[in-house]
Amino acid sequence: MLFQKLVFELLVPIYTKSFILYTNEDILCKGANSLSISSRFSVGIHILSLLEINKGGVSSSDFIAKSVNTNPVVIRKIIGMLKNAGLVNVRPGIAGAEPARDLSEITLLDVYKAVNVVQEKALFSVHESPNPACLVGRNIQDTIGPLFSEAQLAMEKSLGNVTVEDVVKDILKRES
Amino acid sequence: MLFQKLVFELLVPIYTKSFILYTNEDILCKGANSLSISSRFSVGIHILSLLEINKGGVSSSDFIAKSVNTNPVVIRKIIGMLKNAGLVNVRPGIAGAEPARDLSEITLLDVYKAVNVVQEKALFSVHESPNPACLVGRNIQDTIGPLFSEAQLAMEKSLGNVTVEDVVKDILKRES
DNA sequence: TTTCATTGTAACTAATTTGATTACATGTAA
DNA sequence: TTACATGTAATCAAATTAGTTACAATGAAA
Ligand code: FES
Ligand code: FES
Repeated sequence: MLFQKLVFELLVPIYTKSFILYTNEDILCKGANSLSISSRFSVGIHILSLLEINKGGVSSSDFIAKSVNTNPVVIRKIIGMLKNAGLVNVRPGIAGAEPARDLSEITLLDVYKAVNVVQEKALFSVHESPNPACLVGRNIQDTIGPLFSEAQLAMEKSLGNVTVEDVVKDILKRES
Repeated sequence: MLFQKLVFELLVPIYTKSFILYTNEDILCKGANSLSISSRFSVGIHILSLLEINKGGVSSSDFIAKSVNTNPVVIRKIIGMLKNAGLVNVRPGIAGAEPARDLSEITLLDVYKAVNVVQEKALFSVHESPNPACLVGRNIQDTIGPLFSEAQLAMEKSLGNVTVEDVVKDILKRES
């Protein structure tokens, strides 16, 4: 254990100096980068749309994975979350999933909440432990919190205005 | 070079097996986790508020860092972004930063854009390379894109309705 | 002009999250 | 029983965040 730790500490510098090589493209990426909400959300919407459009056939995780172009385990995990939220029916051992209710009664907000991409009131993070001896520091969190919540709710309200049925209709419309 | 790579590949398994140990708390964290937008945003708002409230004195990166409770380099990086966006004035070698315009003319959306926490039309990520042989796969991106953009814009519009002056006033109000 | 404080940056790190993958246990039906 | 599907744990590489050290460049004051 101790030997391994010592060897590790000796080797890591070799690793970092030898193999973390930066190309010109890397260097172009200056400054801070930015976030995106997990594609679990878009994949979740996709799965539900596909279940509808493939209603005649059997939508196994393998079948869905080929459409989404990912690994079946990724699909099963997301379907598990959709099931947990009461949006789909699946049973162990039995191939295929189905929507648990009519797609006109499932909004994008339902999917968004099901796949847990953003916690309530936590889309924006606020720096922790500001200085309580500072007038700004001891008030900034309480001041910013409601403003951030409102912005997040505005985004979520927008998602609540669209159903998965709308998505399916738009897909079919684009196809013709 | 080749030798180092070989040694590295031999050592890494030892490292991962020996030192990545999970506790009970780790195991409790099941399912998928979620994202938050970088606290650069809240720190940026804080900095501007502090510049206003400390208008009599000199707001060096050291001074601000003590209020925010972080490292001065973090502050300088964020101030650099605010400067780039034309929101503050700073000069190398000269202590202190100042707002570049009246705080009533700086919205939270200006700060949000300055600190680059979210790219345009990229708050939500959409899974890449879905199967073009699938009816859903070849249309989902075009269908979802505008819906996601609209939700993002709703959030950003909400941020545009609040100025940093509003934030400063609320801080002062809470203090009395 | 020398000295010193401050800003501007590059480089590195530990922690966290994502998406993918392997492996295997569990469940269902032919 | 065999074959196949779902459920789930464990591992991994890549990306991002927030923090840190180190140091160059700038400007003000002694
Ligand atoms: S610590 Fe964030 S406001 Fe001063
Ligand atoms: S819709 Fe995402 S790939 Fe079929």
